[in-house]
Amino acid sequence: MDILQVSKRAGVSTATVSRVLNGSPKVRKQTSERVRRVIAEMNYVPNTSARNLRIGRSEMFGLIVSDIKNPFFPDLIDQFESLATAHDIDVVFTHTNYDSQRLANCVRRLVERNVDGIAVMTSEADEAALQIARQRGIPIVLLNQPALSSKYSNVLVDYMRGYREAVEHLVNLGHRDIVFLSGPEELSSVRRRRTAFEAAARKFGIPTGGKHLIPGDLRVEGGRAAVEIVLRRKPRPTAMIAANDLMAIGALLAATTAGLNIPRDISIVGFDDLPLVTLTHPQLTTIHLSRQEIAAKAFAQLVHLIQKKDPGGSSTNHKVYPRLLVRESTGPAPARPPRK
Amino acid sequence: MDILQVSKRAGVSTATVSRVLNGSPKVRKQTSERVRRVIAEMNYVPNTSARNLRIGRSEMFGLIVSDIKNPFFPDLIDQFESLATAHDIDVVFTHTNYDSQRLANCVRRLVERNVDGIAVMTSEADEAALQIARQRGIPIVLLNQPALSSKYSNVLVDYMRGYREAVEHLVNLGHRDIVFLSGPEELSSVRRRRTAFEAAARKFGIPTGGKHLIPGDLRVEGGRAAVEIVLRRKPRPTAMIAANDLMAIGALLAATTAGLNIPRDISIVGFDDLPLVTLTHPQLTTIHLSRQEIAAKAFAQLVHLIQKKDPGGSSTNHKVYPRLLVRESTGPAPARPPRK
DNA sequence: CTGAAAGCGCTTACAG
DNA sequence: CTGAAAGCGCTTACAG
Repeated sequence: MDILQVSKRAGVSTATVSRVLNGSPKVRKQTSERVRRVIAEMNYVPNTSARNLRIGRSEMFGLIVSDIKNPFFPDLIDQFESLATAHDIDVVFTHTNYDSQRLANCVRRLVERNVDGIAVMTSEADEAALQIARQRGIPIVLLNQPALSSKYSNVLVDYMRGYREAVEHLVNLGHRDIVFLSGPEELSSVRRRRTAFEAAARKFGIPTGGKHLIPGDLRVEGGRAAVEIVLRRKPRPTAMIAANDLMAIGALLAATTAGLNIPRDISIVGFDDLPLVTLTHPQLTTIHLSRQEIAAKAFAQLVHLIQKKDPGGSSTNHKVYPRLLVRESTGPAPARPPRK
Repeated sequence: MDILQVSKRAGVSTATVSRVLNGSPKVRKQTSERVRRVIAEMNYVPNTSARNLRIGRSEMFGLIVSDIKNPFFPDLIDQFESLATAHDIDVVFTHTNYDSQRLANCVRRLVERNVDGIAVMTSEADEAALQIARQRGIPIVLLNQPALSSKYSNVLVDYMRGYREAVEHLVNLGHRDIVFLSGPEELSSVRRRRTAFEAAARKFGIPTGGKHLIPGDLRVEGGRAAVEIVLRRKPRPTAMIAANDLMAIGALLAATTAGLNIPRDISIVGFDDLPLVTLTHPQLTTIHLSRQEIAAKAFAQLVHLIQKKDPGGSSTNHKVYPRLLVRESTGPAPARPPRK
């Protein structure tokens, strides 16, 4: 009963102490100053559990990512947490390791914690896992889950825009034989990237699919493997566009090791713009996807949903537009021997 | 009064529901099964705020780092969070951005949240900021704060060991003219690294200080700048050891750009073993510091302090031993023209 | 502008 | 093995 101690010492009721604590304007200045002094003297710290129980909120947001070690996330987490702090909200942080069972578990625990909102920033979000939060009317915002976009608010990445810029850039440099380095097709984000590339390529009359599509794993290793394949092609493709930076970097490293000069012999484009992408030599040309923007939109949407008291009723979708960032790994297409 | 609903529907008291929820062994199996069924039917989720208020704990740990974007931290956070999840503890995550004012703020908020323990994994920890938690008897564990190690439990990095291995490795390769790339001397971790290097060098009769010490900034840029200096030296140093990986990578990139071959012309050693260190060409030889181990020790110590109910009374220090990881950026010292 | 009192949803001695 | 009841520390209509 700590607030009681304070109230006694200050010669007021607990109600008044509480009002001072919460900055209520209807406390006499003199009183509030006295209370404040006592609070400071006693080093009183209010008990948030009690407060939360009473007000029915927790002033915490849950933040779920798939994998912190994926360099995509730190920026996003950083921004989300900074915004939360600025709003006097704490963030309970969890990760799923790409496991939808763990996702369900994370959501449940956040619901038990009574969080005021949940940002599910995982690459795949299983609807069943979200059920429990939705039932409680806890606002949820997802990252890039178009399949659920009618039921849940989403931050949606507009892949079309980014890949169109990339293809256009390469075409302008004279490239016609461009290979797309894909990832596991069961991931919707991968399918959407591939589709976006292909749509852009078609627009410029560039062939796609078949030998222009190399499967990958979204990791450095996949980029390395892709280079092996590319090097064996008779007329060698002049450019590669990867579904993510990690593969682009793998390709860049492997190509360099194999004695190729980038971009003279082959151009490489990534996707994401991870911080480490400027550490390679040459620096990677890539499609920048702003994690700050994603975090900011997710956070704002959560705040909005809470104020609206409109749990999921209407879902809103926010678009984020990637942009091509030309650095050093792209250049003019090498002259090619005429086809036989 | 949600537990009340459950109890009514199950035809028992709230006490019994609570016991079932908490896995008390003294509930009749038949009863507990019935209660469980009702809980499932009703999709009941207990309110943690109420529980926390009652039991006086929150079953949350606070985790404070300086900067998530620093690639040193993701591994640490990942491990800490995984351990927490395994122990049914949630983690409230914050970062200070190297600002001791923000640190004080973070600690205060965690105290208000009633967290059961706080891991302050920042490079510098201001004692004043910790005061408020210590007063409440909330267990704290610090990273690498020897100055506070008598008052607070610490996870301490044994820099000596790591740098001794590095120097020995280089000496065995014939290096005698080794430059240490330092950082801001106001950081204790930097001072300790430099001191560790110098102690090791002395042991092997290698000169230190003076021109063998180049100031840096702990960033890629500092490594680049250092190379400029090194390249101007008349007998060029044959090896560089950096206070962290980022500078080592900067040096590696700049040296490569300047036309040097690594390790043929100069050997480079980093510190930390960041994930991105294998993405360079050549891959960086570096001193590996296990973030997993740091996280595990910090977490275990928190759990220990809580069980001991021994708030800070006795501080325990846990050592973490870095180890040299030889990769590709170190090799035999180049033959040098005889000194005039 | 201030206080008395109820109540948020749990858990836990205590009694049976 | 189970229940009645107190109480964790706040906040907030309500009354004055």
